Amino acid sequence: MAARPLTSPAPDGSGPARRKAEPRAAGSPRAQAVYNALRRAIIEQALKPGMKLPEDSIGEQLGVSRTLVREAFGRLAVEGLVELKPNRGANVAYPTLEEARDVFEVRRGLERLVAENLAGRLTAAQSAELEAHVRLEEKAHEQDGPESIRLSGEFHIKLAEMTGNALLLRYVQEASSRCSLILAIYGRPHSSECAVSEHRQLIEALRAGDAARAAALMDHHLQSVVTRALLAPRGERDIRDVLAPYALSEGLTPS
Amino acid sequence: MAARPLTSPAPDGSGPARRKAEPRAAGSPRAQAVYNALRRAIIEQALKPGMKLPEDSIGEQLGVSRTLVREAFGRLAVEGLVELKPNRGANVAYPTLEEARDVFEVRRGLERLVAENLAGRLTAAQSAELEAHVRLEEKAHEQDGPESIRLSGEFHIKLAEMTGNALLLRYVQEASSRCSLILAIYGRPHSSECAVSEHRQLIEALRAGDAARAAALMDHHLQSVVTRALLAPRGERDIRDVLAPYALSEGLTPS
DNA sequence: TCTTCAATAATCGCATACAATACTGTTCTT
DNA sequence: AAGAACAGTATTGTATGCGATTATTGAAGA
Repeated sequence: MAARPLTSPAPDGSGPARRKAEPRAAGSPRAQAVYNALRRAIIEQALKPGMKLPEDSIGEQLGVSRTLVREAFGRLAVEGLVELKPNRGANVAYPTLEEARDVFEVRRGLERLVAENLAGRLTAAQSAELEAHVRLEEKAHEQDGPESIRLSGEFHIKLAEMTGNALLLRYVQEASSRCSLILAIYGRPHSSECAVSEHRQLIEALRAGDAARAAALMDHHLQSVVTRALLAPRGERDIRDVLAPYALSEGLTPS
Repeated sequence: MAARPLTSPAPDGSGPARRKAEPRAAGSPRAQAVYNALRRAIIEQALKPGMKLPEDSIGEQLGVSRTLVREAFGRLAVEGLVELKPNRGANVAYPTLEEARDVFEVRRGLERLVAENLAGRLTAAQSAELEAHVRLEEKAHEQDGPESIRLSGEFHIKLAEMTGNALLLRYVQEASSRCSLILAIYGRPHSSECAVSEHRQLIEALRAGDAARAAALMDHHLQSVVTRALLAPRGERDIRDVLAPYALSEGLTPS
């Protein structure tokens, strides 16, 4: 991310749905590039949850001024990927367990909507695309790399795209990226979140046009993601929480 | 909005739910104030859909520099209240009919989630608060002022607050404000969107703990808002569209 | 009279400069 | 030696300036 200040191969736009990719909240290309860079860095955990984000050094790395960095921070903050505290600057967001539950609950509601919307409306091409994707997932699942996690996330994004509902897509993307953060904090080491078989079943229900079943499957699927991956609250956010046990074992008393 | 540059009586925070009102995407108080001012101006239609938003004059009016105005634009753009076109500046958003449908669809999904979440979990105090609110709505309904519209919007916000799910609340708020825009463009003159009786029924179902019925009611309620208010696409955005009929009646031929 | 083009004016994109605030290490007091 | 007050440093908040891009207007040519 150092020697390549500002390039991004048009990650948006080319959706297979009906819309013309109108860049609503785009800003200038450079601002967008900064935003993309930071967003990816956070999602890929190059920037770890809670990490400080100094405007100065980041701008320097990316070859832009603080102005653009701040702009990106603003957008990322709205999306819940960074926390912005007045006069204290920006940190990569560190969702609490409570927020994590909130995100998952909303995501369930959103994706249920996706399922209902798509049931019985999949074109042959879309159907094929989804199956191809699932096959990719299966391949990646065997090697159990980080690929697996990325792919199962993209499956859900693909579904949201196919609804042709731009807002729904945006919300699902947002929920999805926040889930990345959450799993980075609270998730088990390498549990590959989504069971591929559940994706298969879902496609089947969608193709059969069984909206109720598709919604129920999606619901159950995401529910099981929570219980499967989100059980061990390992990390602690606040310095105080981290140090509390050390203090205790050394006989120090927190104020 | 001219002689009062930057004051706002803390519109957020004091939710009756469980959270501590942590200001995640706050920014400095002044930036927040600019954001609030613009947001309110748009929702109350002091700034009409499609209207140009020059950084310079707005900053002047609000007593801040373009920097803060731009920051506010960024946030409002993410929320879909302004459109930000590179090198062309900002306009109040002018959702297309297609986008309007998208927003309503997502909103239905979100509020169904609210209903399910709340069913059987309302405290006595919350229940009373809702009923008091409905009574207010009834009072306002008789005079049929703009109060009526605001109140029926707030009913839905109140419900979302009561879930205690901060993200859900944010999304519902966002959807709700965009609905204001949409109704300003495509809505009938003074149809007071929500039928108060439907709000009553909904409260009843929530109190009874009938999640399915509550969800169905909410679904139907919002669906009927669409058909009730969103039938006549009156307004046209582009100057050309506005003038087309005039041209025609004068025998002029648009290119 | 309509089109094309150039000059001007207005506006935006972005960097930078300055002011305000928070942090850290030190010294002074008790 | 512990705590408080202070100063220096680092970082953020905001305004402003300059170059770049776009809209507008008026004039020349068809």
